[in-house]
Parts: sequence; structure tokens; C-alpha cells
Amino acid sequence: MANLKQLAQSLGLSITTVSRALDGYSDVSAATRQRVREAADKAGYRPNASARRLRKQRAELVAVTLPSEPGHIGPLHFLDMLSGCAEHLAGAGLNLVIAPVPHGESELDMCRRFVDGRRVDAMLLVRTKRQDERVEFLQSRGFPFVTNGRTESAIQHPFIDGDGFSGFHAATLRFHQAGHRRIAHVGGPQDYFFAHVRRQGWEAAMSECGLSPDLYSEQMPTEQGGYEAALALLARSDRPTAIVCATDEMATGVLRALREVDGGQSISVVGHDDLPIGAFTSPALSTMRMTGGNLGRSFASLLLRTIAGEPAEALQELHSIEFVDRDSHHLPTILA
Amino acid sequence: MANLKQLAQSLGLSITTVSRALDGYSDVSAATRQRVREAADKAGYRPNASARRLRKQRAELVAVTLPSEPGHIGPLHFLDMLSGCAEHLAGAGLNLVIAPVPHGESELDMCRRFVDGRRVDAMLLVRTKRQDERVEFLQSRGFPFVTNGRTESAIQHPFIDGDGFSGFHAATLRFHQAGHRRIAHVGGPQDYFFAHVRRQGWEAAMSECGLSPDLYSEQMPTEQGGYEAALALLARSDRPTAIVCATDEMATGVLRALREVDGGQSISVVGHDDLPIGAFTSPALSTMRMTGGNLGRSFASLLLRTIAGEPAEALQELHSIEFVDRDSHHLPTILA
DNA sequence: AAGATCATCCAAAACGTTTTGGGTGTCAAC
DNA sequence: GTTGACACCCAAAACGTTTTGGATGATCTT
Repeated sequence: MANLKQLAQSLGLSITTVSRALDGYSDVSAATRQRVREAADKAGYRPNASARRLRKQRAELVAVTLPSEPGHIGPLHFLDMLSGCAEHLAGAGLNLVIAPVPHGESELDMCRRFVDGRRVDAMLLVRTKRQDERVEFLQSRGFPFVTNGRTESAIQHPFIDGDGFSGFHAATLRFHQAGHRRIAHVGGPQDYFFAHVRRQGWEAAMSECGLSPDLYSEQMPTEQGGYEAALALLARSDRPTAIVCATDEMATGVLRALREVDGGQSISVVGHDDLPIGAFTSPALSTMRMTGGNLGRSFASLLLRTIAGEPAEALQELHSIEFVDRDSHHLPTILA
Repeated sequence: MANLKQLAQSLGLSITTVSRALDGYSDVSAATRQRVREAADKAGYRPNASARRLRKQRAELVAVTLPSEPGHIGPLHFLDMLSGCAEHLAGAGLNLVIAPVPHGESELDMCRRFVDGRRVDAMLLVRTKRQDERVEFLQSRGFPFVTNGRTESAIQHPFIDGDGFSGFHAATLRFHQAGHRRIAHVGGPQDYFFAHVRRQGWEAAMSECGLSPDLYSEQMPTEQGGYEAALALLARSDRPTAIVCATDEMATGVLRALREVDGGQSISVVGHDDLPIGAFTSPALSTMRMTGGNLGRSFASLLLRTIAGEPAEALQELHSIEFVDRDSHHLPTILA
């Protein structure tokens, strides 16, 4: 119930002085500053957020869009990442709002609502497409944002991404060095940047090895999608001996298909994302993941810095990929 | 960039009229209403959120606290629930902010910040304790909130909860009817309401069957906690033949312990929550879950109604528990 | 033709904060 | 004893909206 006016009145001071005392300005004497602070503590005073936001022209809010399309979102334990991000943003006085796209509305409409209504100071986009209309819109508005995943936008923007090309390139080479020759790729929709670049990594490695990137099946990035992709590959006469999957979720579907098919167990599988579920599949799923510590904190930091106006070029993080070897891949078949 | 003043000026109308036209008041003629709406659309005008919030004395925000303590949060796929909740809140013009408790701050401090700073219109609390200081604080402030899980508060408050007592009671009876006599319970910290009530359900069923509720082990509600609890139970001379676990996460730890011990595979296990991971453990985890459709929507509805001032008694949902039978429990040992 | 009713519009206040641009009094310097 | 310099304080404006309480004519009633 306490506001600045009441606090000022009870102290016999002006609103201005109370405000500046609490903000620690030097033009209020140490004595009154002390007196004001004590009174504020006692009254449990906190500045009214809406009023400050209006006056300072900052929403003190960041929105993260939650995709409505099926399939898991990249980083392992997405909620943990959001939680970490929210915590670090809170340290700077910002809160994180989650913004699922409402039924019958596009992600673009949603961005528009947030931007034009000045509801937030920045946006965090996940699951970027190669041509991402949200990115284009925010860039046209000059609105701060950070993406999880790159795009093919001509204009630079802040992002954090894993180096999917190198990861899938290395995974494919590793299989090749272990003696595999029929190495398949189960890919996701190619309009997603991550899916495209992972496929390219696989293709590049294949052609470096003199193999044709032929064993390819594309599906939705879901368990069911992986299952169907695997069935398609297994029906071929040149059945693969190893399958590199665009995501762990697809890989679990692939494993399901392999369990249902004769000799399926001997086929190697590797996924990407290091979903917690991977440790429990049978066989336990070998996978890859982005390196780099507290992802949430990194996003928070990038968001704050882009709000502060730092140039996009300084706010781009491309992390390397590391392997998480479990039981679903067989390397020692030849091994030198 | 467009605000009401500029829009009004360009239309040759007053700010009042433009505002009321957009809000659909009847004291502006259909003609000018039309004219104003078109101009607003063309300019992409959206009312400044901070200004409206200040004027209307509503934050248009709801916060959900994310517990920092380890262990998974109840409902299956918590993020999906939040997403559904956020979507339905958005339909009423409210956004959902996620509020992890910052390092070195208590959940209570966090509530205080949100409430006293009028940063939100309501709070959503998860993982309630039997005596929950957050609940007491919010009640003392008369601040709207909804909990996921009941408390022992003397004053009523809105909640959604599963009927853990009946669920664990039924699960225990079911084991008894199948011939089990040494039925253990792996419980969580008893200051959590859910953990306490689940234990009580087990205890009640045991004593109804003339069995002493002796095979009990309590641990943190984590995989590791379940593992340790199971080890303790397995070390006993009256080793259990069935284990009812407070949560799926603990149950996966129990399964790990059983895999490491002679004859462990023959011991029945059932969990609670229906975590996605349960389908992939070996054996696949039998579990229980709360009935009731779109949980997120229910939370959103309760939040909106408590903000609107409906009495707490009308805003309490106790959902029954249903079994999800998979492979980790063995009922047919005797079976009539 | 005066009064009442109605349809349409608007000026000004209010929400609670931060910031601008001084104002007042004291003290030291000249 | 005037001039700065300094320390401390404050009135008022501003942020952009919603809402209150009319004002102005036009139309209808009697």
C-alpha cells in the first residue's frame, strides 16, 4: 500500500528526495538517506513496477517464444535453461515471460503484439528457420533479440548455437573410420537451420569419404518421425549399418524401429541434444551435445548486452559439439 | 512509435474519443469508431502496456515460482503445462513470467518482491509444503494465488491437486490383492504435502490389510534418493516384494538399485507422475497420474477467477489418480 | 417554445514513478 | 560584503493510458 507520496509525507520530505535517497544519489545527505532507507524498509516499500516502467520507458521484461509445432526444443532440459536465464535476468531487474503462440495466431503476430505494445525490452527466439520471418520482423523494427540457433539472414544478429556442421561431420567420419560404409542420416525439416546444417555436415563427410549421401530420410523432428524415417531406410536393399539422427527425439524413434526389425540391434545410432531420456532408452542412446557451461546465463547475458546496444557481431556464440558415448553405437567393428 | 496522442492529432479527435473508440464504447458514433479503427490498424497502434498497467492498476502478469531444490516438479511435462497455462492467460491479456528463486534469496523474499512491487496480479505456487510460508505470506497480504498441491493452511485457498492418498491407498491394496505382503514405501520429505499424503495412503492401506507400515524409507525426491532408499530396503531381512514410490524420479532410482541386486528384477515397482522417462526405463515403469485434461488451462482458469475475486472454496480441484500399467509391477503372482 | 432526452465528443485528472532544472542556505575566498 | 562553490533539497513535468464528469447540439415531448 505504501507509495512514494505517503512515504515522503510521513518523513516530511519531498517525493523527489525520497526517490533519490533510495536510488543512492549523492545529492542527498547521508543522514537523510539513512533515515529514508530505514523508513522504506520498515514500510516494506517497493517502487511500483508499472509506474517505473512507464517513466523509464522500459518494460523490464523479456519474452521467450515457445514453438507450438511438435518436436522437442533443442537444449537439454529446456526448462532448466529458461530457469537459469530468468534467474540471471532477474539479477538485472528483468523478468522472463514465456510466450507460447496462441491457437490461431502466428508467431509473427505474437512478436508484433510484444513489440508494438512495448510489452518487453527484448525477445528470445528458439527453433530458428533458415529464413525466419520473426527475425526479419524484429530486424525491421530495430528491436533487440537473441536467437537460439542461427539463420541465413543477411543482417547479423545475436545468437547462441552449436556447430552442427562440425558435429555431424565428425560423427560421420568417426563411423567411417570404424569401418562403416553405409551411413544414413535421419534429418529434420530443412527449413529449420539446425536441421539443414546438420545434414550438410553429414553430406560433406560422406563425400570426403567418397561415399554418396544417398541414405537420407527426412521427417518431422519427433519420435514418430524418427520411427518412420528408420522404417524407410530399413526397407532399402542397401540397408545402413549406422544412422546419424538430427535429434535425440528422432533417434529414440529410430531405436524403436530397430527393435522391431531383424538384425536391427546391430545397427549403430547416434543422436543429438543429450536429452535426459537418452540415458534410459535401450540401448542407451549415444548422442552429441553443445559444449559451454550455463546456457541460461549466456542467453541472459546476450539479451542484456543487446538491450544495452552492443553490436550483433559481438554477441554471437558458436559452441563446439562433443560426443556423449553410450551403448547405441558400435565403433570397434574394425578399429584400425 | 505511434501513441494515442499522435493518433488523435492525425484524426482531428481528442485522445479520449480515440481511446474509447478503440475500446468499443457506445458513446462514440459508429462512423468515427470505424474511422479510428482503420487509422489505428494502419498505424499498427497498440496501447502502451506500461501506461495501461499503471492506469488500470493491474500488472497483467502472473508469476509462477520455480523451485530451486532438486527433484522434478510434479505434473508430467511441466513446461507443457506452463505453456498451456500461459496460452490461456494470454487469452485474457495476461502474461506468465517464470520466477526461479535467485541464488541467496528465499522463495518468500521473491514473493515479497512480486507482491509489494505490484509486479504481478497473482502467483502460481508449485511444490507446496504442509506448512508453506509462501502461502501464509500471500494470505496475510490478501494476494491472489493458486497452488499446485494442497497445504495444511487453516485458511482455504485455491489449488489443483491429485488425490495422492487414494492413489497410494489403491496402489497398495492392489499389490495386497495380488498376493504381496511385504509392500514398501519409498517416500519423500514429509514437509511436502504431496509426500506426506502419499505416505499416509500407503500406511492406511497397510493397516487395513493388517500389515504394519514398517518397510519405509525416506529420501530426497530425486533419482539418487530413490536409489539410496531402495538400497536401504533391500539390505533388510524382510526384503519387500513390492515398492510403492512417491515419485517417478525416485522410482527410476529404485529400478537402478534393483538391477544391481540379486533377484531385484522380481520386485514390483510403481511410481507416480507419469514422467515421459518412465516409458524408457528398463523395465518400463508402471506409474500413476492425475486425471483431468488440460492442466495448464485449469490453472489459468483458477488464476483468472481468483483474481476476479471468486472465493477460494469454489476454486479447489482434487483430481483422482489413475494407473498407468507398464512392466515394472507384477500383479498376476496369485491373482484370485 | 421550453424542457427533457439523447448522441457525440472532450478537457482534465489520475495512476506512481524518475528526472529536469532550479532554489536556498552555508562556508570559504577575495 | 560580494562571489563562487558546495551541500542539500524540492516543485513540476513527463511517461501514455483510462476514466470522470461534463459540454454541445440535435431531436423528441409536452
